[in-house]
Amino acid sequence: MVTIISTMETQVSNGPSGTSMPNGPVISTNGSTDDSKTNLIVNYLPQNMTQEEFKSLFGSIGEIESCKLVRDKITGQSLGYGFVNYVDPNDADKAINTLNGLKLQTKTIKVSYARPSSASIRDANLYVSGLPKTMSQKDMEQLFSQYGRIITSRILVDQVTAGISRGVGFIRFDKRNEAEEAIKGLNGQKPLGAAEPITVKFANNPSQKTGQALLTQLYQTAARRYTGPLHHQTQRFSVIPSLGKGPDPNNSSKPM
DNA sequence: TGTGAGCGT
Repeated sequence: MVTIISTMETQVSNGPSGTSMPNGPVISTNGSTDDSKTNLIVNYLPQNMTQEEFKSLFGSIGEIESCKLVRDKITGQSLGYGFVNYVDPNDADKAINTLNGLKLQTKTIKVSYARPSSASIRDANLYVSGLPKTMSQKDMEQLFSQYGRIITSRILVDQVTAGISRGVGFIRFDKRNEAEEAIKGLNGQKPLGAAEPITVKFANNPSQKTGQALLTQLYQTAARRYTGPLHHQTQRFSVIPSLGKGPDPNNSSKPM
């Protein structure tokens, strides 16, 4: 069977066995380059970090084969994450050990192995609401883990009373179909012992929070603000265009 | 209604 080849690769990934790694790209037995031990994804980078700063930070660990700070196609703004592919798997490992958790400005960066890029891992992020306030992040993970591998999870907390759950959170699965199954199985269901059912749906894509979505949001907030008597309606609408002429939206859209 | 923009030309 041909699949034995990949089995051998998996065994190698369990760790270097005393001998030092060759200095060069890892070539798997089928001849294609294997990035799984050299390619990293870096998340939660400060918004203002440049490609050059990104490269020099990770280049301080070892020789980089390639790296890229991911940016918005249209605006060119950093999306706050990037990829680093090292020449030597040992350096990738070292980067995780020394740079993961590093605090840069207000951020704490996360450094981990990148998964092979494919459509099946995209849009696997869920938004959950109606959670019991007593439910911890661990409880939530336990509830969702029956549907697949969880990559990240978070429960939002009240800013004022710092620490008290707002009953809403996010769960990112490894695969999109796992997220779909979790929606099917948990949306509208009551967790064990809970009084209210929870809502589980796909999270909004942050990139959609530009253009049209921002406009609708603007109109919605404007509409909510002016719930006075009907005869003031003409006055309300005269207010809305002036909201659009505010300061540069590119600059004011940072909630920090 | 909403995360610390999680898979890239």
